[in-house]
Amino acid sequence: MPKRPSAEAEAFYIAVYETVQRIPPGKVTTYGHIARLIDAPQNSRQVGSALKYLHDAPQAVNGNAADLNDESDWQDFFHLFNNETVPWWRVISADGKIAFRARGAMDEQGHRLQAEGVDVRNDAHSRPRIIDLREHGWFPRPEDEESDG
DNA sequence: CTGATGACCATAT
DNA sequence: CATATGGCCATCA
Repeated sequence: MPKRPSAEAEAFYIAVYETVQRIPPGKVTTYGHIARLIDAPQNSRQVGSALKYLHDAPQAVNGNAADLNDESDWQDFFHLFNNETVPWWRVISADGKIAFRARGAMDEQGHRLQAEGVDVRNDAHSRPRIIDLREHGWFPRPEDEESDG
């Protein structure tokens, strides 16, 4: 069970997750791009930390939440954001390679991308196309956009 | 508090 | 193209 982050860090994580959720299937972007979108251009590494956090999250939280006694908010957190609801596999390094080098994780990310038609061989032969969420109108969220003028 | 670490990035060689 | 280096900043021992 991962330790609950500070309120400030949690807000950052949520911003990362909600932004990553706007990457369409079959498309990929980078850690740095996500960081810039959420107005934290210096925190690309922390974007990776946020995604790693999903990996540490309890997968069975939807079924058994016995361990989560008096922290219902904490349960809701992983109920909303987990390995299946946040497409972490669509985030790669700026050089077009998979950055997740933990045991087996690289293969899993490759498989998930392959299933969406993205070819990532982790070499220069076929670099996936990195998209900019803003250019495609996928960010910011229309509902969050302010209109002061 | 200090020092080490990490799913990063840009630049240099 | 691959490796090395400096910078970055939150997290952890």
